[in-house]
Amino acid sequence: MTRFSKDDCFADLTRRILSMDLLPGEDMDETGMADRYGMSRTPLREVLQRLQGEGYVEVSKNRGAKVASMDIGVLRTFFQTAPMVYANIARLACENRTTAQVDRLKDAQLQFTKATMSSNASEAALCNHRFHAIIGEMAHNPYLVASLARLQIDHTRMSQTFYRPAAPAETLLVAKASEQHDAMITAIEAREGALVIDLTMQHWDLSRDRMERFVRPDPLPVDVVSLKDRRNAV
Amino acid sequence: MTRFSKDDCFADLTRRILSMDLLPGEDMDETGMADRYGMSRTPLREVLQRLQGEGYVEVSKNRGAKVASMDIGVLRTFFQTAPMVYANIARLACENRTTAQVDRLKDAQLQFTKATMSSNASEAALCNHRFHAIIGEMAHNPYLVASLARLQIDHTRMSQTFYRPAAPAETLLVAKASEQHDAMITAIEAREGALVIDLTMQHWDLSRDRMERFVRPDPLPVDVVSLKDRRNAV
DNA sequence: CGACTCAAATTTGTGTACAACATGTGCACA
DNA sequence: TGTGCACATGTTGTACACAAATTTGAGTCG
Repeated sequence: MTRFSKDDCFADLTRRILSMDLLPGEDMDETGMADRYGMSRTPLREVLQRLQGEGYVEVSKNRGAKVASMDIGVLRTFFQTAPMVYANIARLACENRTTAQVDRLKDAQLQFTKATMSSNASEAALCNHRFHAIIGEMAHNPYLVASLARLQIDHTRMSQTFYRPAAPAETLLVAKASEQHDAMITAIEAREGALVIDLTMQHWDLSRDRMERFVRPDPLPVDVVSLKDRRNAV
Repeated sequence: MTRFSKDDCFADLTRRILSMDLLPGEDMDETGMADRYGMSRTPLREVLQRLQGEGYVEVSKNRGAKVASMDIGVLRTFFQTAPMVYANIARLACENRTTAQVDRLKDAQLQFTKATMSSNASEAALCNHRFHAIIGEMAHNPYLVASLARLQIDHTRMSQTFYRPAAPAETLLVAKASEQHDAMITAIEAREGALVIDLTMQHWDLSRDRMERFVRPDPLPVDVVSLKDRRNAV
């Protein structure tokens, strides 16, 4: 039995929630998890409380913890809020970033490209998550970062559900996202605030379009003959 | 010994932190608190984890919990971020408020005026906190509300430290704030988004001026003779 | 006088037992 | 057949005991 530290347990649970290994609304059994992580229920429950505080899970009295749901009601809110928060975070990151943070950002981007090269979708999503979390750290604004963190939880989970590795168009979009990351790093390092806001909005548009197109795909063709022309269409 | 439920304990601790009964950076002894609230350390520790998640306390491994600090470094950030978040929350509250929420807002405002009438400063601050928290609920935006909650923690604590009941000018400002609350309720009820944003910014300016004037007061008079003219000056 | 060492005391972290609560099942009875 | 109740079962909540870590302080040496 591998014994996890409380921090490792916390990290692993966030990882599993972000990668949709634990689905929204899924019940989190305390006894089972305590077993799984090789610890007793007491510290595990404290981890769950912390996860609740950061928006990963919802716990209700006498009824245990569930993975935070992603109901349609807040989806609209998500698309309303994300661009504003992302843009402001990016601007602040320009002003307040340290050199050490830029190095860590570059490293995160390296990990991200590695994961995309090996077509490891969930690893790529987690690296992408980390990339944007570091920009959040750079902003040095505990207030806005609280919003960012919650937005990222849902953003990363959505990207997972909307990712279709089969589609070649998808690969193209990922490559483009990676290029945007590189441009953002350069802009942040040069402290070009206006530019990084612009890049961030482009990055957001790319991600939003991908999600939107998944939700509202091209309608199925009316006649079968034209089907072959649409194969692999986005 | 009064036995507190976990929720009551949580509520009481937030109250004491917001009212500066527990000062920023103050150490929170687990054993002592468990005694005080008539519960064992296990549930108390879970309350502390939850408080950490919501930004009220900071816990470090093997070294217990401290009340969240209010260092000068984030003060600048606070003044940068608050107006944007408050304004956006107010706008969303207009769009999404329910009738029941408006009723609760009116009740909170009633409690607030009561507290100000009886010159109960810390009770007034807590009622004011509740007033703005309800507007947060109305916004129905879990992402932004996370920022709002953290801003409010520091805002309420700052108001406490900057409040000087002696100054008559202070009473005037409180009365003005209360009027603004009434106007905000009306605007939210009528769903007048542009108006409520305007009112929110005015409300913010009032609060900010009060805090600013406390930090940077009028300089002491150079000659003693003119001192009597400045008595009770703002 | 200051710095260092080591042991005592205090505080935090974890495992376990048991209590409280919620849910599911079978049975009696209308 | 359907409804309501008692009981069985599983899951969560709390207390307490002990382990691990940190802090404190006395004593010693340079």
